[in-house]
Amino acid sequence: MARNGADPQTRILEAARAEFAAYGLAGARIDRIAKNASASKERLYAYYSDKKHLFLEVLELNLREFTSDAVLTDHDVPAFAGALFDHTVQHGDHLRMIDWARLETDGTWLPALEVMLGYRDEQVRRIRLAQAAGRVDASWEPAELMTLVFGIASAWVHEPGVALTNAGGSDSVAIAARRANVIRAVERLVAPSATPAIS
Amino acid sequence: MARNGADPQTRILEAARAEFAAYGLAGARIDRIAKNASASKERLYAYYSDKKHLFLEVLELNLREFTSDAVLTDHDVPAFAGALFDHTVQHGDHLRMIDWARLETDGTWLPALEVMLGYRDEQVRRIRLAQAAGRVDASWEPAELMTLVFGIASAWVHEPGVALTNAGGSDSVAIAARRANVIRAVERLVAPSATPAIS
DNA sequence: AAAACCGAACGAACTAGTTCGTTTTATGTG
DNA sequence: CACATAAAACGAACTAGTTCGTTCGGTTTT
Repeated sequence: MARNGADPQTRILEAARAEFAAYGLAGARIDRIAKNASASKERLYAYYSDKKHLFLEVLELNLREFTSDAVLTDHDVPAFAGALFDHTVQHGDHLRMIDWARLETDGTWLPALEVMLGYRDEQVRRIRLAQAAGRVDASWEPAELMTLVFGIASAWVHEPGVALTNAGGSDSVAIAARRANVIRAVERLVAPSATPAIS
Repeated sequence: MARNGADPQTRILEAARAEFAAYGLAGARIDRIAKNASASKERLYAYYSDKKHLFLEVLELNLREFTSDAVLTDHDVPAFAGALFDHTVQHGDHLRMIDWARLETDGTWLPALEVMLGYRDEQVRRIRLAQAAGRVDASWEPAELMTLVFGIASAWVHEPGVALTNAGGSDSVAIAARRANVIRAVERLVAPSATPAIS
């Protein structure tokens, strides 16, 4: 976490990213951010008006990366879930940041979430297309299905037993098994039901 | 949040419960807890050695209530998911508390989680029984299925779009629809696959 | 009378944000 | 290339406010 070749401003943002993801808004320390960025506080406050604003900047950056990384394509919702899962594995910081924001915010003062809502709407629209293409059971309400898929993909991040104790291990074998289960679960979710009963 | 008929110790614990669920360990204020409990700080520190210890006391209490409330019975995993969902709706504080603990803890200094692990093992055991009874597809690894079910039941708590913005509303109609979707999703998950292909 | 309790004040440590003098880096000019 | 000048950055000290945890005299309860 030392001085890279980058701008002080970029170094600060990067250090803030790690700090906020690890400790949250209340737990983060401005001095630690500056130190890890090999920058001075004077510079930090020259670029960012406020601890809270810096936090929001980091949040928006994370949301932007998150939403541009996992996208529903080819009407393939299980593959989408797999991409979401991969993101939770490789960018655990992003998920932590979102959780911090959810817990530490009134929800009143959030600017950066239009990113999230736009992303959400777009994926919901694509689910609707996948339904039209017969790849997803039409009886699901798209937005609700989207939430379910997200819940499944991030299940191992939020499940208390696993999350609090690192139970089940985190080696690549265990992770691969989890990924397969995510995909299989979503396949079962979206599979169009067998030709409806005759009735 | 005023003086009930209860002991000061109980009042303090109850106020701490609300405070920690709302603000977390770092964000909680000892003075606010004492005030909302209509107790004095002198009493608070007479009963609880430490802010951190009080936090852990509250966490353990929440975990205990949580784990005794939603239990898998009658080999009925979808109903179990429904009970979990109900718990997330009625006791949102418990989920927040668990999330705070996950985010604000190294995982090294957690005593209260044996409660969680014991609960988890027991539910996993019951899933295994449900599999033996033919009510749950036998190809699922029980612990993994447990995590998936938990992820589905708490999907609306953790999904960024919904959680950060209250999108989709939280009236009883919306909640009932979500509950139905949780149950339907888990039904699809656990449904024993049709008689395997001939091959 | 003894124990439990309150209220208020206090100390010590910590932290966000500011200020300022000095050093480094970039930029333009002859 | 040499040099002057301005902007950018550092470092360290400082302010003002907050917060945990303690102490203690007085009051209520048992």
